[in-house]
Amino acid sequence: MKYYDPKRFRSQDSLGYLSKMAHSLMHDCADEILAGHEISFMQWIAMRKLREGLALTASELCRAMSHDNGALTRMLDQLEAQGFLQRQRSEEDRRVVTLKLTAKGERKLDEVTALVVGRLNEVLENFTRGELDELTRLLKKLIGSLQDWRAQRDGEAA
Amino acid sequence: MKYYDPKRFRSQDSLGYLSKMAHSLMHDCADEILAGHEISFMQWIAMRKLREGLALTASELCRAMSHDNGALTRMLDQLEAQGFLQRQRSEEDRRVVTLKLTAKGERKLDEVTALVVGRLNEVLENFTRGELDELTRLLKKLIGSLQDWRAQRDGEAA
DNA sequence: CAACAATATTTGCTTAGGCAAATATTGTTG
DNA sequence: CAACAATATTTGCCTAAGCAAATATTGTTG
Repeated sequence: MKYYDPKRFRSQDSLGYLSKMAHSLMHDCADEILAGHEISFMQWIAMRKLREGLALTASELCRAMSHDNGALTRMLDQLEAQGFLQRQRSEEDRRVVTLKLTAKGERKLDEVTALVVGRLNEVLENFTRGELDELTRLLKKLIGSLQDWRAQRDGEAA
Repeated sequence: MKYYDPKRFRSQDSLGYLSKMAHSLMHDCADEILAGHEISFMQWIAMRKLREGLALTASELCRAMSHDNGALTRMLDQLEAQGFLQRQRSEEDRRVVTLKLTAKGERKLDEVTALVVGRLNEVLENFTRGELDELTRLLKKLIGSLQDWRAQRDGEAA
């Protein structure tokens, strides 16, 4: 089934363009409220993932965030230097480094989460609960489709 | 009305995280298909905007794409150097530079659009028409809210 | 067990993005 | 009209992201 047609294609309606815009504007919006709070939007997401137990190591974070390996190492370097994070070499598998928020990191995360959540609620003023839930569901579905597509491609390559 | 609560917040469900992921994966997906076709995903969006008449100048493109001024100038430099684009100083207002795709640019755009649209359709295989329309509508609404929020903030500052 | 593939992390290098200042031009206002 | 604010584009500088190679370690297979 074909949704988009090259002849009638309008960038305004394309998910490629729309997801770029949503991300750019969200990022700006978050950065603005985080300015002066020592961590960036990306660092906030990383810290959330650690707090929520969705990632324990750098490579898990990379996968969970679709983020670059090298960029992540350097982001973690910063968080560690700021005292928000501790790295510890795992004993079971000496390749992996286990990540853990420090008490200071936990406090910072709580402080910043309150700000970001407040801002999100502000921006979503005109959304009904149903709309927000549906947008969330459909974005997750889109993300899932893209991940499946990539997994399938990588599977074929190997 | 408050949708998100700092105590119960889960990054998995937050539009900040979800829009970042959707964009990252979309971008990767598009870049992959554009590899070897001389232009990047961002350049493709810029060319589409020009083609569709949604932007005639660099600053219009910046607004239409939420993109950085400096980055855009350099992106246009590339397109011009590749012969896909012409710049022409406007006569009415000598500050502005009018942008126009060359014949070569038009051809390249058609070629590449077909590829990207094909890939989009592939990825959206499991979406119903209704889901796609609703996702599109809600993303536009989100983008609008974020733009309004920013306009309001800038209005207050001035 | 030796050779090799796979995984985790880090580092170096290159490119793109973000921000502020510089330049040029236009509109506005006392 | 002179001074000043606003807009359009470009440039320089810095930080962050992307990519490939390096290192270390583990798992697999002949």
